[in-house]
Amino acid sequence: MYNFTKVEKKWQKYWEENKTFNAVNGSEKEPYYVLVEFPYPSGSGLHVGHVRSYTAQDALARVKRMQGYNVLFPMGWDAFGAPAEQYAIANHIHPKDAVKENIKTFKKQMLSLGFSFDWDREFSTTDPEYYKWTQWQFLQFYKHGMAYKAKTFVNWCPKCLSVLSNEDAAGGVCERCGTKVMQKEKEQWMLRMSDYAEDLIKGLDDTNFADRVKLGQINWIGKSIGAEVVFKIDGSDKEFTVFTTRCDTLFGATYCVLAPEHELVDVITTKEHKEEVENYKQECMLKNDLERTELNKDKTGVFTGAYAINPVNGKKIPIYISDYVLVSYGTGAIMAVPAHDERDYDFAKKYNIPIIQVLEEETGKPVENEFKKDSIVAILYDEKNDKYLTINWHNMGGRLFVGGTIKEDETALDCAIREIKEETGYSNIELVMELPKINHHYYAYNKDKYFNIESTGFLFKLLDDKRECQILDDDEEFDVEWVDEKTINNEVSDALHKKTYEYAKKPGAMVGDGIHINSEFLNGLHKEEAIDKMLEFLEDNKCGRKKVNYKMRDWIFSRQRFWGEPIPMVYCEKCGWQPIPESELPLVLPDVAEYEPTDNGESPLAKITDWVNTTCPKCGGKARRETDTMPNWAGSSWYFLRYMDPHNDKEFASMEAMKYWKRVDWYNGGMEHTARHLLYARFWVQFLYNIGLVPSKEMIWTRVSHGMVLGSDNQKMSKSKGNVINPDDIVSDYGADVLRVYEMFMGDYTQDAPWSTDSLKGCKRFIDRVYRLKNKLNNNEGYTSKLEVIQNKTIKGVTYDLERMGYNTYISKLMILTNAYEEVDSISKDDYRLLLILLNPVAPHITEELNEEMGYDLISSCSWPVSDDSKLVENEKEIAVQVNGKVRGTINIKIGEDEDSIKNKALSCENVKRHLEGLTVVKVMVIKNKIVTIVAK
RNA sequence: GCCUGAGUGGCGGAAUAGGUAGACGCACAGGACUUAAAAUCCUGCGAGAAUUAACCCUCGUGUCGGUUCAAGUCCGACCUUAGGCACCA
Repeated sequence: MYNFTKVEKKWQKYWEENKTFNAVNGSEKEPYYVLVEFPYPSGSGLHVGHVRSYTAQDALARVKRMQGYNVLFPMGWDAFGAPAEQYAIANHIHPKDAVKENIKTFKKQMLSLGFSFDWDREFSTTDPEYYKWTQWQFLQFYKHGMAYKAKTFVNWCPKCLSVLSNEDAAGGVCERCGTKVMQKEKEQWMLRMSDYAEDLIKGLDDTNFADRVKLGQINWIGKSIGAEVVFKIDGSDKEFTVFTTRCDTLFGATYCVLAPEHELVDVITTKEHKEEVENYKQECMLKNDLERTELNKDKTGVFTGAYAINPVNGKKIPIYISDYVLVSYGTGAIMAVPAHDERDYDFAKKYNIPIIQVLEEETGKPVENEFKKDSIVAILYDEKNDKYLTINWHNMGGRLFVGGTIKEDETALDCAIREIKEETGYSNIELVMELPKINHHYYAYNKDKYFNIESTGFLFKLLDDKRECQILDDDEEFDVEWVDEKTINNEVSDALHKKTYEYAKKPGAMVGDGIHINSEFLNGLHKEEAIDKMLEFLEDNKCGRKKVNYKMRDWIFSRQRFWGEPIPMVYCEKCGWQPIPESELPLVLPDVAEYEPTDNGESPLAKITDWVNTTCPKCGGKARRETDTMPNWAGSSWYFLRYMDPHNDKEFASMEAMKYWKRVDWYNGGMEHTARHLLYARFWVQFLYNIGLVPSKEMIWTRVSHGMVLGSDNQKMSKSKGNVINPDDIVSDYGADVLRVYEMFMGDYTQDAPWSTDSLKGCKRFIDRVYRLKNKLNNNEGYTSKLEVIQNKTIKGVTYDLERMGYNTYISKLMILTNAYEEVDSISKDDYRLLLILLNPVAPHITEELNEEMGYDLISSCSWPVSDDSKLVENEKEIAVQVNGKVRGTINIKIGEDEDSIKNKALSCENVKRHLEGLTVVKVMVIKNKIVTIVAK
């Protein structure tokens, strides 16, 4: 066929030498910034997954250039981080050198794939010229009070003497040695990211991120609007505050819980409970976070002996401590409402604490002039046969459980027992449990009245099947039937009975909306109204107020590692923490001989006394440098700004450059980064904006995320599974163009897709077919008229596809165009060139080569075709004819043909006539240019 | 447990606004070319019943219900699966 290796090398060299794809700052053209996450240059080289997202963004960049934009499409390296450090420890190679090697490999691989990066803007986060500005920005955080030191707990492996990330401590054991992970207190640098919680939510309105990306961030920030409520302690002048999102359920609070670490615990615990409380606290301290959260399905806790006073009704309720309440969230204390909170329900059940229902679920639809009454629904279960007792009313109401109205002087339970006996004759039964009350609206056919009932549900167990005579009213005609679960699910349709059954099957808290009961001034209100009213009450009585809480906490910015940006701070005994002068930046990472952390978990930098010991910038006295380094996220939080002005040695980027490029128009990366990385980056930018250093508060416009390339076994690629595909092998066996086309064609770009070498071969065939078309060239000018409709359709379709990341359909449309070219006798050069231009974004080498062979100017400097819509107007169309919803034939119509004529055509269609035999046509509808549908009886 | 996706032939996947489900590709089968193979080209290809054949008919987009003249698409409940988060009061 052709020597793809030679052709690809030729064009790659051409692009490199001519700097074809370099962006120009300040150009007259409209700017367009295409960004793809820069890789971590690992030792294993480029992954076929990288190829997928880089090709996608490359295609976008190439199209935008042809559409006349000044496109910025940069690439660089996110090279600080743990893997390089691990590698250094194992092999005694300086991470700097290992990273340099890896970058070389990565770059070579990227060049071999023909990506149109502007290589003049390349940098690595590990370059001192780059991290100088990362450090400088940290100093701005510090100077604006946004960076502070605080004690936090870290995962600590006592054997490796090392701090572990949550990832490395998964399952509560050290990933490397299997030792149980401990919690160790450590002073760390923090950034006040929680101050930006609200702005980070609001800012999303000024972005075009995919909805699921926005949602992911909103969930991470975890805003909840609630109330703080103050509880006084019985017989003491002490009080504590709880945070709740459900202050409307305050009347249902039957106990309170303090986190074991809560400062009040020691103060309020009574003598009798001291020992128990102390033991429990000790127990909790031993557990790490993971155990306290993950493994704690079964709730534990102890009573302190103290009571709190519920501010709404003055009731005394016990105070417990339990580790299901976290000291770090809210106020570290909660009011517990077991009827309406799952966790509280579990705890109350275990410790036999009363459960008070204050909300009734509402079923049915309320209407005016309803009659009120109280009633029951009783479910009788026969354990032996695993069946439930139902009453089949047939046409008079379908299948129901036993139900009835409570008489005067009768309890709900008595009523249930009586109704079962009267209606079904069973009397030897035992109560299993009473179910939550339900507020139900319905219409009674036999009485022609609307009712609003408060229904109490009961679950009974059948003891033996002894049956007495039923006592029935005259109008009661039904069958008593024992049925299984499946029948109930399919046949019991009444909302009240269905809900009652649900409660019986899954006992637990009712957490949804409903109508308040047992709540004095809230009775009859729904959740939202009740929350407002309760807030009013709390504020009027000075025992609470509205309060917003966020899950998102401050950013822990220290890492006890060597391979990261040194934090530019020194500690002086006299002056405390001091920033180093900006003129001393970059604070260069020194060379060390050993990369292992110290025995007490400090970064290896702590061992370099020459470097650590310094002078205080304020008083000139003895001082020590911070030996922790920054997290990997630091360098990647602003790299997209640096690309706008990568060689600036006066600023991290000039305002002029940033104002020209405005923003990242299109950012692509992995789904796993859409929450954290993007939030850190947005926080960073918002901070810089607030101190006047960047032109806008949000600098990233569209964010999409790509799916993974899985192994052919549908599993993640990994060495151990032996399913890894090396892009180098594919490039040398099939060529970069084929690999690029295949990765775009393999499936929906946002979804994971498995590798298939067979499909890859199919794409090779496609490229070969495109190549062979050159043998069909004729000497005609312009487009072949027979092809014009499909050509314009294709231009329109692929342009649309590329704008919405529909790469797989983009390729398929070009395959269809190629098929059409193959079907005609010969094609013109213009026909051929059109196909080459349209295919160029994904297969740039072969298309550029074939285009050159025909003697045309470079595709990279031509403009993207625009469809001539006038060529798309069809005058005839085949549409379907439906009879009663089923397609029974097709007819040809003229565009704009009048309805009557179309109707006649449809009705005279042979097969349609056959299907209308013996039926009367009720209606014939013509849906313009789409379908004719006939309804007949 | 919660959040977010996804579920369509043997496989990857199409179906822009509810309007002829299965585009495009792979695999497979038959045929042409060839001494032969590869490559290439042609034909077929959701399941089923029936038929010389064509038309045609029934079923069919995870399951069960609903809305509609019409549902892969909208609504409700559920199942399976992938990813994220972990008792967030």
